[in-house]
Amino acid sequence: MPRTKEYVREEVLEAATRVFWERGYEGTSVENLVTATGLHRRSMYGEFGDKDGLFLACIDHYVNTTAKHLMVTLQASPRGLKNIGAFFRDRVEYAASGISRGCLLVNTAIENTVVGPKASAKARGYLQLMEEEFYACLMAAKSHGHIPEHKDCRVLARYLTCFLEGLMVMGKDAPDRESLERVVQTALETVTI
Amino acid sequence: MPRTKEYVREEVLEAATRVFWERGYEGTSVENLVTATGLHRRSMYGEFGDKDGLFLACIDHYVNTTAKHLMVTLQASPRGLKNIGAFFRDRVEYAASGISRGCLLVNTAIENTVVGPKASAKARGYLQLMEEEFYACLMAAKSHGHIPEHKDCRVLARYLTCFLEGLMVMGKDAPDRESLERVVQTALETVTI
DNA sequence: ACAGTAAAGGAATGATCGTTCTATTATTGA
DNA sequence: TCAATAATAGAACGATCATTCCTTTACTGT
Repeated sequence: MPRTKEYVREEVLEAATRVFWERGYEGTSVENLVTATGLHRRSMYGEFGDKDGLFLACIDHYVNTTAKHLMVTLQASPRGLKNIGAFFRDRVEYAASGISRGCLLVNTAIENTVVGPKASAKARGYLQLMEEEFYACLMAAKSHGHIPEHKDCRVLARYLTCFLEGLMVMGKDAPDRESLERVVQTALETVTI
Repeated sequence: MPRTKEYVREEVLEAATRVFWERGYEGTSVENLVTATGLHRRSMYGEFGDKDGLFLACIDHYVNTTAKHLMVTLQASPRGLKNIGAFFRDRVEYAASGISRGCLLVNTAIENTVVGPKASAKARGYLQLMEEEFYACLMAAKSHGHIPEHKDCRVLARYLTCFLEGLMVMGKDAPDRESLERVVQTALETVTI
């Protein structure tokens, strides 16, 4: 009975995510979102409730689309250091591509005092999920003798997460392909020796 | 001839810096700054020009006060890996202290699309300065044989900067002393082996 | 003592913030 | 064909944004 929607939810999310990603939560106005999505203000509120609701949906969208292949990369069988290497190569490629938006999850982590508790917790949760994937790969590698016995995979996983966060900051602020490549190589050596 | 100021510039900067540091540039309103500093709106504009001018002054203030001892730590003679170790121990101590504001320079780097070019460049410049100090310490250590010959100190310096940025993100978002300590230990081992 | 100067005070500027109003349009099951 | 439903449209809401106006107050070189 109702009139059909003229927008596609996924397309709206894609455009909105891009804005939040580039400008941050506080730096993004509803006006920005309306312009970027082409969606009417009212329809936006109807679909997502409010700005915070849209932001939450964008974080999910980001993980399910943009960051999806990263999870897939880490989950590729058989797990091992190769997954982690491919993961970080991808990240360098992105950072050096000149788009320079960093990572939405990391950006949100930094904004955690102003984005509202739900968004903050959501971003943190996804980063933890990524750390779990690191851990799984590290454990697999260790079982194959690719990581020294005395190394703690929990610590290494967190170390990689920490390093990833730094890489996303540096990729946004001062991206330089060669530097990033060598920095990543340095970080990955740590795991194996 | 004029009326004497009732505020102390340094005190105002201290309070304002704290707000920017915690809430970011976009998340901070002039109202917030007026409340935090106790300074009259008009006097604030008289002293700093505008919000952006105050922010620039705050970045300088931050580096000259809060971050000062970090530079001193890295510059302590004789330079070497000990300086770097002390530096990161300090950072872990801060991150685990529960204050959880991260690093103003890193936070600003993430906000680089919305803070205006001057502030962005200023923050980036200070981070580069820190990297130079890392480099100086690494070179000194290498000359004493504490770093393998085949290691490139430029790369290691950038690696430490990258790792520092990650540490500041993680310290703001998910601070846990033991984890951070072990992660730092892992990162520093990389330099020497 | 007084004139000159700038800080403090408080209200108010237009612009933009996130959000919501009413009215209109389009769609579809009955 | 028509009633029910919800999406679109555009204006408008009060609140807050960064900034500035005018007035009053206090200090100091002369």
